[in-house]
Amino acid sequence: MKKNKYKYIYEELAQQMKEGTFQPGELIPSEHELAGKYETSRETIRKALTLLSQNGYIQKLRGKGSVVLDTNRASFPISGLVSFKELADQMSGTVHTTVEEFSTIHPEPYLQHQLQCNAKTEVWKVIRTRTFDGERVILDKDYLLKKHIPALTKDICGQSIYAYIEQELGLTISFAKKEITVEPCTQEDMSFLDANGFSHVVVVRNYVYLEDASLFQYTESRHRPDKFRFVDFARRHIK
Amino acid sequence: MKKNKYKYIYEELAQQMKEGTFQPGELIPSEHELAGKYETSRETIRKALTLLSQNGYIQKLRGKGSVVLDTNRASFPISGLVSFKELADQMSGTVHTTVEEFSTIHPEPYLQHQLQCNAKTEVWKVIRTRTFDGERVILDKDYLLKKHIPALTKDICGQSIYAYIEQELGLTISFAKKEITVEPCTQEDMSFLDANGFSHVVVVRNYVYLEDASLFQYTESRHRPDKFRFVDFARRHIK
DNA sequence: CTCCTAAACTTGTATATACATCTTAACGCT
DNA sequence: AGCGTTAAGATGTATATACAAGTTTAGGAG
Repeated sequence: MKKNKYKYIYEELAQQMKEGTFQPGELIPSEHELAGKYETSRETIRKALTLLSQNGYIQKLRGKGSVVLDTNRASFPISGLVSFKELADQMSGTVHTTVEEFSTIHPEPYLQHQLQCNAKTEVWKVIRTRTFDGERVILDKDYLLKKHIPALTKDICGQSIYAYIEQELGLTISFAKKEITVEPCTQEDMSFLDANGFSHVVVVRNYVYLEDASLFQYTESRHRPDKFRFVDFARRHIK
Repeated sequence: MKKNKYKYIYEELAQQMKEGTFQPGELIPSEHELAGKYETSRETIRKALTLLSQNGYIQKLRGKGSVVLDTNRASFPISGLVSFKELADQMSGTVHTTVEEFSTIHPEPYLQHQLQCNAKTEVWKVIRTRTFDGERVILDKDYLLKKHIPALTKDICGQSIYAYIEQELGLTISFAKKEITVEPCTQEDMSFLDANGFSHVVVVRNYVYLEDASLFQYTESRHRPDKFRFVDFARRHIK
């Protein structure tokens, strides 16, 4: 841990709340006390507390202090941008990923629109199924702009693409737009998933952007309805 | 507009982006320039820009500036905490709300757990259906702690409960936890909704908290799958 | 003892300064 | 012209101070 003092403080406090060193309902030390403890300024402590607040760890009460919230209640993720890996960690059953297709394509019009590119752009196409307890319940269709991630391999796709992108390539995902709908099963769904009588799938469309605000990935994640669950923590920012 | 300079600046800039005064892809003036223009300090400008960034209006690029993002692409709401009213504004069809039930109850065990209260607590129970283009497609079951909102009326429920709570009572909603799943229709769903052949509904469970971090409302919003759509903007906070 | 006030402590906002890090453009040397 | 260095300008981080506003506690007046 070298620089970014406020992120370090954020992570240390968050860790203590996850561990239970701070119990839900408790007041954490005041900003002044924390500043003394960490030998830093109050503003730096405030930045750390703002992060804790945004991520649902605490609620700040003017004049009183910051109370610890109950983050375990629904065991919800840090909010938004949930990758399959995080999901798998929560579902304790047997989990397995199968790479069904791995190729380079030139996108057809529908994908050109989703990825905001043209027919000459080279795009990775990755189709994966996720198996829980012996049933194929999730179909992930990933499309990644090749110029950002030239050396992808099938092996990496069997692990975690995100870990590769962030740790190996040093790219940073900055934000994503997500859309959730329910749609009739396609032929593709029927062939790759164990439909188990369901006629519809939950479709999560994810548009992922890098730090420079360039779109680099479009993902369509198709879930069998009975295995789908989305949880979110949302703070009212303004108004 | 009296106090809170940074919120004022945030809203003015956000408005200009929605109007198109700033076009997507453009760089907005630098923090230094804005500080001069608004006759304030750079830190205050930075607070406003942080809000814009969190709400998906801009992307900050170190060393370069802040580029305007395309917020219209999916016409997504400000993220999270979407009330029915906002939803209705987007769906241009004919929209109507019917209050099916309005009463005071003492919660049974399931609701006690959801609302974290006991059997003696007084709770408003409000059942409403939402009609789009002549079809009843959403069933909203609201449970509100009476101690926070003693004077609710059936008439208010026909309008917007949120507007009443925030504008009339002066209460502020600070955050919410949301869960989305797909579940089989209940008898209640069948009787209140025009199922149109669907055997399942999308269930959105919403736990709403006030400024003092006290839970005051539990809402179960049950949607016919073909009319359900959830959009979200998520920024990767940390790590 | 009760009630009111004042003080102490909390978080919120605004401002100022200094330096680090990154991007871009200008400059000058070869 | 081409290349590398430098400088200017942008955002990011850390610190300091002052005051505003909400909460709690202590203490005093009656």
